[in-house]
Amino acid sequence: MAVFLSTYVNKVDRKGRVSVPAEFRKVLAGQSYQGVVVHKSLHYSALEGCSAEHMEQLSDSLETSDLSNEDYELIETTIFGGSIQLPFDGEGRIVLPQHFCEFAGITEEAAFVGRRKTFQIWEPGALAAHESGMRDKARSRDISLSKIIAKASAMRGAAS
Amino acid sequence: MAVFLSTYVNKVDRKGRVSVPAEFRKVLAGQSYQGVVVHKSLHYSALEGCSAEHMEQLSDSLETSDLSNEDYELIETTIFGGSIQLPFDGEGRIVLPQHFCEFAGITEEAAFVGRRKTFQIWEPGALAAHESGMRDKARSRDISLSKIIAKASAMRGAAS
DNA sequence: TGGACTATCATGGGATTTCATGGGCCGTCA
DNA sequence: TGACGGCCCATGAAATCCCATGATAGTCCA
Repeated sequence: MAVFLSTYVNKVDRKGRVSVPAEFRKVLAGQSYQGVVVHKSLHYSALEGCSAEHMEQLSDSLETSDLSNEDYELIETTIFGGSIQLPFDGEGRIVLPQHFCEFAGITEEAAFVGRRKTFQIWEPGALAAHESGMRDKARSRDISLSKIIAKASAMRGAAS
Repeated sequence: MAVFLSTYVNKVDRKGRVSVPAEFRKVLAGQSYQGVVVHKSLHYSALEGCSAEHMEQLSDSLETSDLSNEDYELIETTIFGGSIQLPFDGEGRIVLPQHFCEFAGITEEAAFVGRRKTFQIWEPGALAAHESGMRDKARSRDISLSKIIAKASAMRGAAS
């Protein structure tokens, strides 16, 4: 199953190189472009990454969507304009451009967070803060996964 | 359909390996991914486990559900970012990452608790405490399985 | 019914491979 | 010529695989 899962923390060496987790590279294996596409997150002090293929899908989706012209412009500029293709070196590492690192506050270590079709790259401390906040929120709202599944299954059942 | 049932306590060896109970492995048998997906429980000091397939269901459910963007984000970060795929070794064992063990307080032994479609992994002592608490609660609320079954049967009878 | 034989399973240890990480070399382009 | 990026190699640690062992439960036969 080819989705990005789990969180890995890797070191940034003095050349600015970071190993992309092997598990993530396996997800990307077999694709034409051996590397990742990265852009700044719209919501967080973090970077968003995905496969080049996923980026193309997103592009196609945009064209068929009913976004307003303004939103369309916005996404084109911020996401596509701000994206960069980062090829793997022989060992599966990428080099994050400096202004990306600064944006996310990444210096010594980078945390790769799987989010199914995409992943994020965080400064580990910032991620920890973000995560604990998220957990608290989830707890306080009493989110139950099994209920979500049950509900969705019921909807699928009703639809079919 | 096979479901996770009953509780098994297995040892964690010095490499951090634990045998997944054979009965649980039988439930997973025949699936494409030979292993389990584990994440931290939102509510307890325990780990939640399920099949990769179940995780995909959850993933699909998320997309078709009417969650707010925020809730969606929340789940992606806490569950998918916090999940890990643990493949079985040749003997049906998995290796729990240290981070997860600490979260659940697991050191020497791990208790696998079947919960139908999913299961939990507890430190045995914590589980005992948790269970007795639950038992008291159930007693105080006068929950009776036979009544629940009888009631459901009556409803089915009335409907048909 | 009881006892022996067998299959399954949890557990342990050693060997091997993978992976992250670091450093060095050699081009290219300014 | 000097800085930088790209490429290759070295290394230690960690994960993975493979085989051995003991215990338990289950089965079969007398």
